[in-house]
Amino acid sequence: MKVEYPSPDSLLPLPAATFHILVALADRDRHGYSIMQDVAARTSGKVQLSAATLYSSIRRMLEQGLVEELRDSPDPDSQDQRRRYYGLTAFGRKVAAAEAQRLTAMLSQARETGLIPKKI
Amino acid sequence: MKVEYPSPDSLLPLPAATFHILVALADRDRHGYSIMQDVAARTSGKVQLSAATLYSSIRRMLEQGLVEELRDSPDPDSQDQRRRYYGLTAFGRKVAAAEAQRLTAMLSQARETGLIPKKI
DNA sequence: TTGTACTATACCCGATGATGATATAGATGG
DNA sequence: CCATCTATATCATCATCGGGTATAGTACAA
Repeated sequence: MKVEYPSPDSLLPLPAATFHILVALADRDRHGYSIMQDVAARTSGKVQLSAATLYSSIRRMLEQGLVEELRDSPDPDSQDQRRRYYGLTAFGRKVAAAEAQRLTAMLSQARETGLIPKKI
Repeated sequence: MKVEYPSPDSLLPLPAATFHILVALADRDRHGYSIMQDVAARTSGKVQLSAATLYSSIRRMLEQGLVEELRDSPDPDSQDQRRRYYGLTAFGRKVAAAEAQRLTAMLSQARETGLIPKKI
């Protein structure tokens, strides 16, 4: 069944937590708790998603079609029946690219005005 | 009088509107309406700050010490008594630099995972 | 001098997003 | 069998954001 998606731009700017979750799911599918750990690891502990932020973000992202829940566990060894795995959709990747574009433009303007050093 | 400021990091992530306002004030002091126009121009009309967002953001930024209201108009020619001019504080520049650092790190992680193209 | 279009600041209110606290329960290991 | 970690989930509350609206000074020309 063909589903209509809105323009990726209409979802911008993305909430910060949403972008972090997209990055965490980029290289492989993960369950919720693993996303939380991955974001913390990638940011050297600077970003600690609370459970409330994580699961309310995931719910919204499911509704928006940015991520999807996987039917089969990608890790058959795991005995943990509680885990629910999520993966990026093609639309999710498009939106991430659009948000990256927006952030890049914002940073480049900040550099032009001299607000931040040219080299970071 | 010496005023204590919190660590710039404690204000992160900045609301998107706040960062745009910091950029608009980077090269010169501006009054509210001029900030609105500058942000729209810089973003090719993509970001249109509503009056509500603009003035509630400015109020918060004044309280946080990111911007300050200028006593004297930097434009003595202007006959418009309604205009209120704002300028960046040193602390505002520090916070902008910290936010830029955060955004840059987020983008670099997104590139590492292959979520977005290396070259944007 | 009147009107009307534009500039400028300001606030109310509803929608959305972020987060601390809390709840529930399976997994793990001594 | 008990403590601790893992894992998902919701609630209540606060912050952010923007549409709509109000108010009023400015500019300009009919």
